[in-house]
Amino acid sequence: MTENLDQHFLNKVFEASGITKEELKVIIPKYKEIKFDKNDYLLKEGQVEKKYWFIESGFVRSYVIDTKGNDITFNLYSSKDVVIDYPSIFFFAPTRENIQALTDCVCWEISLESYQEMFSSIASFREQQKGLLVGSYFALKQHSISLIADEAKDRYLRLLKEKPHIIQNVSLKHIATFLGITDTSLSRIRKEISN
Amino acid sequence: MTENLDQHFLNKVFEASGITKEELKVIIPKYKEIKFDKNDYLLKEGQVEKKYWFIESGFVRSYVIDTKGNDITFNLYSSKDVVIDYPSIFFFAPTRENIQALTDCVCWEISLESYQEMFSSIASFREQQKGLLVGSYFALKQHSISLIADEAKDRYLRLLKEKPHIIQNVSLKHIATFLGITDTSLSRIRKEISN
DNA sequence: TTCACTTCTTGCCATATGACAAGATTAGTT
DNA sequence: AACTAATCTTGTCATATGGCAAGAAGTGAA
Repeated sequence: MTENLDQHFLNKVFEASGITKEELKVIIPKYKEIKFDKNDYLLKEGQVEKKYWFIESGFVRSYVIDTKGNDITFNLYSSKDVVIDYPSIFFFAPTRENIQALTDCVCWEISLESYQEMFSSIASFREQQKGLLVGSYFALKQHSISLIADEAKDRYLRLLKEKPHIIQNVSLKHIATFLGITDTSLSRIRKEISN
Repeated sequence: MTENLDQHFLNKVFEASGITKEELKVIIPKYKEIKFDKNDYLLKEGQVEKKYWFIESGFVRSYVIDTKGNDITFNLYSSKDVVIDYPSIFFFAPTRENIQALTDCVCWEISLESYQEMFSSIASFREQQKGLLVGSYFALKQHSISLIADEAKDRYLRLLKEKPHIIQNVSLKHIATFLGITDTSLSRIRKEISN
């Protein structure tokens, strides 16, 4: 089997995870490249997620509409991130989120069946996925704590430090709701920082 | 095997879950009763959780100390709740929380080994536990959204409606940090509501 | 280029919440 | 009962953030 050049991205993503080259030969063919156009939905509220994605390039957000009708960005994804709604994919629960491409995207998609098959048969894959889940859970928890304990400026500065590419490529209104503030406030915070 | 009267609580907890009586005869003996005194720690930051608990009676909170030294209550538990730090118990990651009894408590404890054994061998137990995990994940997500979208008064009113026993039994300073505000503000909100 | 549309910034004012400190109330202990 | 400590309330004032609207800047399409 000659290596598909297109799969270079996947090789890079997995190579740091302790998965052997032999295992990669099983894993990587399960993924197929898929492109989303700007504003396409990867998943809509109420659906059950039947696949999930690695983002090779582009930006994606998940959002909810709260009880007052506000659009709140819940997560922002970019290259090398995994887009997965765990309750949906693990427990077949209809998702409560909308997941939408903010830009044109190149993604690598895997079906739920392939995922589950590898999850149960390849220990190193399972460990890698567990790591992603823990990371996701921690991130959610940290974000929640940050909403309580930090002021908006600090949350923005942290995002700026940890994910500058997000700030450069995502509109401020989405970043603002993700940080728990309005775009007006975010604009003022940015002005203050630049001085 | 005659039924232990002490296990009446466990029978009630499991009976609504679709687990058969035969299975209960396997499951319930794995739990042992354990009492915590007020202020005892069930788990301290940095430990790896090796057991988890159902609360029969009493109140428990989990909290973190944030980067500024603030004590922030992350979750509040009461009768019939499960106290479990999923990243810790599933992935052997040291917990980032402290879990402490707020009152004297009667709990039912199960070891990690017994838990895992039943998780893999008893399908209905696994499903029940998955349900608890999904519930916990959703609750965290909803709480996070609420911190962004709702004002403090609404968050308090929701807690009051959904968990009045928590409000009656937990000190306001812990409820306040759980809701993302100070005890001073919470006191004012309560006054406003009572008028 | 021009036009429409979205995004971003800014001004003005309102308000929710925080910080701090002093009392009032309650609970726990001897 | 009496004492101490913890908890809760309240006052005063400061400030972070929101709401709204207008204008500026940027983007995309014909």
